[in-house]
Amino acid sequence: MTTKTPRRGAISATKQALSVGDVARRSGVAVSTLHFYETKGLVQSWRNAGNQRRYTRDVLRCVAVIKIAQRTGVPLTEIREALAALPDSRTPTAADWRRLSERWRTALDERIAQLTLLRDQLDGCIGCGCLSLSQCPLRNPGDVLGGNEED
Amino acid sequence: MTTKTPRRGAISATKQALSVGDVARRSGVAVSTLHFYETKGLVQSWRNAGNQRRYTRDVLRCVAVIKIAQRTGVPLTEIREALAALPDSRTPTAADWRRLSERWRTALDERIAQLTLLRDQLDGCIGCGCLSLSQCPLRNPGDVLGGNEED
DNA sequence: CTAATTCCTCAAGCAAGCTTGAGGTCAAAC
DNA sequence: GTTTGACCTCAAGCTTGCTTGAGGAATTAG
Repeated sequence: MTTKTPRRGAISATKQALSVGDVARRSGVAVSTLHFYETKGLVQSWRNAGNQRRYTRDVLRCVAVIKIAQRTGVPLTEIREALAALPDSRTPTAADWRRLSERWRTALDERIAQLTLLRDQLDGCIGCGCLSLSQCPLRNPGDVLGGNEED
Repeated sequence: MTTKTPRRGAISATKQALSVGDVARRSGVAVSTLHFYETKGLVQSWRNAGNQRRYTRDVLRCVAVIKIAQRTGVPLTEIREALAALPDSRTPTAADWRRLSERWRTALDERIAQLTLLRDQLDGCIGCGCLSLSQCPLRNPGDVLGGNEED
């Protein structure tokens, strides 16, 4: 009874095609998100006879990577580009993923450095009153604003 | 000739009311942004006889603080709440600002810690292949997703 | 006084990242 | 074989943080 006709979610033991619901359950994102990612070119699928999406198991890692990248602050368009650099026809290898990792690792390092600098400046500046002076490093991180004249 | 009728931008020498344009120029944000912040309760102004906005110089520090808080990742609603905790009727003191600083400093510390953890895990995990395993720390940072069954 | 700025108030739009809903099909459980 | 649940395709909506534009009033330079 339990092994005759495999239920959804256990199907991968027999065949490795996953339905969108399978992927949603296993990756923790909503079905609508998977549809959305597909329109954005972040994940791929093919269709079965009844026009339903089918995925390889690779998509699970893909989604995991997308979510990790998002946590590092990478926007979807950039994630798409990075994923596009992966081999199209074969399952990505560990080395492929490592390249992505290194790419984002650098961005992450920078972001952490920025925030750390901000934190240190926050301690020194915001409470002391210098925020109102034009020479405060917090005021104008990249000299982006116009001159502060007599302020 | 130069001191008779003060030009915009030099007006603060005589009177300390700033027009929205003055504030925009000095704080580096667009006029529309100041309008927007006002609708969100982030900054305050009064109106002159001709219904034009007038600001005290305090608003400059306010805007500076808003921008800093945004850089730390604090959303406007939270910034609004924090600013609302400042004394309404008097110019905030250094101690007032320091309280804000400490509040966000904590959030910033946490965010930095998160990203640092993520970075370390990224090095260890993404390239090695463990991403597909349910025990990978990157997969499910807070045990938020459902069980990964046999994956 | 006139012309050039600046300012005003809505209303709508934009970008990112999704979600929700309507209306309809497909598949699988009994 | 019928009924439930999973899927499908648009289209529209939502949140955050603003910008842009239209139409009109106030201010300021000369």
